[in-house]
Amino acid sequence: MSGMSPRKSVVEAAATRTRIIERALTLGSVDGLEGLTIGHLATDLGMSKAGVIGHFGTKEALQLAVVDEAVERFRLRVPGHALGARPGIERLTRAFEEWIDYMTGDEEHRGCFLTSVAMEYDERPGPIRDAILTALSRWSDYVTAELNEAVKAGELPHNTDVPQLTFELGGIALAVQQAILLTRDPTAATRGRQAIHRLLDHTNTHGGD
Amino acid sequence: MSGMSPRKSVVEAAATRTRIIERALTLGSVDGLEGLTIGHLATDLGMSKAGVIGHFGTKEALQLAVVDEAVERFRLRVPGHALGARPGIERLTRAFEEWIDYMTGDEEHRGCFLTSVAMEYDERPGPIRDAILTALSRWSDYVTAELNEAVKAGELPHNTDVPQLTFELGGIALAVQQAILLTRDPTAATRGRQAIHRLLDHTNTHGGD
DNA sequence: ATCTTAAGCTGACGATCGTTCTCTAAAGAC
DNA sequence: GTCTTTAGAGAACGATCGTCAGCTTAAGAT
Repeated sequence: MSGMSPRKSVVEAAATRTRIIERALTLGSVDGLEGLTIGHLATDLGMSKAGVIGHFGTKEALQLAVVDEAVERFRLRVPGHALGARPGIERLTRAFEEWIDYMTGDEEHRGCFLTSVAMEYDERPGPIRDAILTALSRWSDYVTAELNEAVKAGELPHNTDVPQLTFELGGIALAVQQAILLTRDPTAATRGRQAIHRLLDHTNTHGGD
Repeated sequence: MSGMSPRKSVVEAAATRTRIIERALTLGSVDGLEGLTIGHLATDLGMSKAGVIGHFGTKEALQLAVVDEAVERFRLRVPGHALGARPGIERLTRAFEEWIDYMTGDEEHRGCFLTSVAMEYDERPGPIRDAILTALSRWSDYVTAELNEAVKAGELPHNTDVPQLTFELGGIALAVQQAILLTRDPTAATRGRQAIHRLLDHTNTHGGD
């Protein structure tokens, strides 16, 4: 019983790479992306450390691959699910509600991975922080564009402070994340949805000036 | 050049302990409380690893001491600065504005340490998470009590959803923290203050139902 | 002046970190 | 068929992790 099973084939190799990233997403959401360990990852996957790192070359490259995968999943899930809705308030509301559902998750996965990693790297310069900033900037642009659409369509007052509203919507998402993960508040999703609707619904009497 | 300088005296020892915690607060706000390292801490302080850990016994005990110190500073700074204000909206507004100023910080220290650590440990059970949960619960009770006072005094509508408002106020603080540390948005403090006032000022037309 | 206490250094410990060799055997090209 | 490529295992590397056993030396008590 000397060698184990050096299977490969280019298609199985890609599957292994996906398995590694998948597991890294799970482990990283508990101990953070920096708390990720090649050894722990290898043990969990029943692989050797070399087998794991061989797919990426470097731990930082693996971390970047994990971030990229998380960004792509977020995009497919959140703006992707809102694609069918009418531009403006309807689409934006659906996107945020989908985000909240995504954070609510199931019994084996809760919270938004990107939101956690964003806080983890907010003071750590480097390519990982850069990747997160790029993703966040794209999301912010998305929200801003939909809000502008809503203002143009008369769904929001013409004097709406769009950047301010973007800022506050982001705060709601952060509050939902903290309520789900830290305080484990079962009303987190409901509170989040209520806050979103209060900010976006046209009954919003913004000031009346 | 054999021994260096084994100074002590009970008063100097306490000062050293304070120096260690002080430095740990700085290092921990960059690499996280878990990314803290006895060796790095010792090098930065010009001490030996044993000299550092000797004051606490364990890394986890040191981390707990750092959290306790951060909690005490937050309390002295934020609710402490609002003590002179009239209970209700005035006191709560001053507390949140002070929190925002605290997060804005100066050129050598930005962001709220406790907020960062809260996100870091939101999925890591243990005494550190427990300490953070206790502190957060106390803060939440403080906000809730002031809001109830405001409702009783007629500063807020009698049908105000106090837990919902507490939730949204917390979201504003999280958004300010992210805007300051991650996106380095210079308008973060202004946006935060505006959001706080919109939620708390009596011109708030809550819905009219 | 003597004794006890304790702050802090030196040095080492086992463990684990990320990385890099070497080696294997199967997959795909020819 | 042979030949090249490569996924992955195995084992070791230097570095660093947290911790602890001694030692030194000054402070505080008697």
